[in-house]
Amino acid sequence: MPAQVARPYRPTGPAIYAIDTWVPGTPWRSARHQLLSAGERAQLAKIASIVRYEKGEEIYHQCSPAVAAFNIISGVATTYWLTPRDRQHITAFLYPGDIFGLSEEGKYTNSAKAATPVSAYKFPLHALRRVLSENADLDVNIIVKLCQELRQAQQHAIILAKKHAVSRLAMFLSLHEQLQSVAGKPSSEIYLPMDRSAIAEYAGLSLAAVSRAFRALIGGGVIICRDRRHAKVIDRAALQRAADDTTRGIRGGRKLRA
Amino acid sequence: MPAQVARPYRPTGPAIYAIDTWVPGTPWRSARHQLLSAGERAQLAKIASIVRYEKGEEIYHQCSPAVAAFNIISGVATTYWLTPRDRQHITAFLYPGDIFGLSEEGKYTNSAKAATPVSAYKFPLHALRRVLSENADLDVNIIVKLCQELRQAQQHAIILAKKHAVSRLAMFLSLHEQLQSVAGKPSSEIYLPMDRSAIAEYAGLSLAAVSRAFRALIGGGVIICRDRRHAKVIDRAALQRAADDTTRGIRGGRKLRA
DNA sequence: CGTTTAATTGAGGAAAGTCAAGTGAAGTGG
DNA sequence: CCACTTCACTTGACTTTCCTCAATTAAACG
Repeated sequence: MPAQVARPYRPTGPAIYAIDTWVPGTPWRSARHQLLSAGERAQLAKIASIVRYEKGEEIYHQCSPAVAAFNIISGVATTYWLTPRDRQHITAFLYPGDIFGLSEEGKYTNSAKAATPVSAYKFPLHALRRVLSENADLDVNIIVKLCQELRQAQQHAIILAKKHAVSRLAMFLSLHEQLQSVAGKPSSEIYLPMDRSAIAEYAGLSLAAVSRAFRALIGGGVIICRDRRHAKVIDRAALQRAADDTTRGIRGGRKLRA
Repeated sequence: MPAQVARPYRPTGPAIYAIDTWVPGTPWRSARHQLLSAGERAQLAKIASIVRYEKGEEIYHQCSPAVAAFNIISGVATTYWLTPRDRQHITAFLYPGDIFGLSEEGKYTNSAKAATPVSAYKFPLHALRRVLSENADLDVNIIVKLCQELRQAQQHAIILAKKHAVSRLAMFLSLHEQLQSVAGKPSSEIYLPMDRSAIAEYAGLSLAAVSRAFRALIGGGVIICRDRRHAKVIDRAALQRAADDTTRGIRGGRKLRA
């Protein structure tokens, strides 16, 4: 039985989970909501079909004509870029409740594949466009969701801007812990559905660097790993400090001009 | 007279420029459109005020209560993250027609400041929310725009994932050339309204590394710089090759397994 | 024309990449 | 149920690159 990210439930229709754009909440304690009403979900369900992909299977390929957008029911998908050297760089991890496959000028601007077995709603773009232009509430919610994905993309960029492998990994782990807690699975462990090489691609590191960064965090008593897919934060303050970069503390006691 | 990104025109109302999500076009030759109709612009203008910021002025600060979103009329703004060490990391450059200030749970998730003198429409969030929920066409267009900003954020992440400074700069230049051509200013030169330190922060490099990367591209006959704000591509193929990373060509002739 | 700010350049050291070998776990077939 | 294959990950040695610090030079501004 393969690891399952979402509990197997009978989907009642497309679901978009996001943190509300407007209403104040408490950071790190904020709740993700289902943005769509029952009526909206039914309306979207009418134009959608349910599709399944096995682990590693390509969902769509960059530059090919965009025919559909997707909304994940269960599993984890990744979007990525193929470089001219056929190396791939992951730009996002998509979880249940996320949407992807939005494009530009009718062509996909990235590729997507299943990181675990994935089931998803598939929306033909022409139908989606029609529904959106007919229903105001619906697309307000989609805006909220896009804002969230935008913020996530920016967070990804911030991870990539960190100069030290340990910092990137620490922030990656924090991000995923937060994602999980916000998704309503407040486990004391961080579940990592992706393998090390996916983390490496996401964090812009080599596989070896990711491995060494894990070792550094484990050796420093910051986290422990029950197995390769489960990490637990022991010293949250230290994790935070590690994520804050700061060139291994050297800058901490440096001289400031004047 | 300071360098002006947008020609000084009498704004006829908020403007959102984006490449269409749905209609096929030719990459690199695609046109940015004004997404809002005259009526929509008028409707938005009613809830907006025009504000001005001088170069370097902060527009909003991260974690402060989000009271308004912005739509740039002229100039360039940047959004950035303040690290715990008070270093800032730029997450995006915003140009005329771009929108920013979207938030999460009523708080800004990044800071924004003017990179050049900026004039912008300012939308109180409560009014914006009301208008959005009343007007279907309007928010379909905003969705289109958010998709574009999302793609840009992902492109930013791809730049940051490049391992070599020259690759990051090459891709940065390509991106900006493309942005300019798409914005309807098909100059043979790339105009860089930001200074070197802003490029450094955007690309996750030190100021010195950016300088050296420029030198490498100039010395290699790939670009020439009329002045610090104007770069011209001489050898586009070489620029593309530089952007493709590939560890300075070493990987090009490497042995593949089997 | 001097002052302030932005950008370049140089030297040294730290960190991650690459290559390659080795270990561990998971899955397969006998 | 266990040997064997395969894949995922770890670890080590060496090289490259970029960061940091610091000194100069060039440009912008009053």
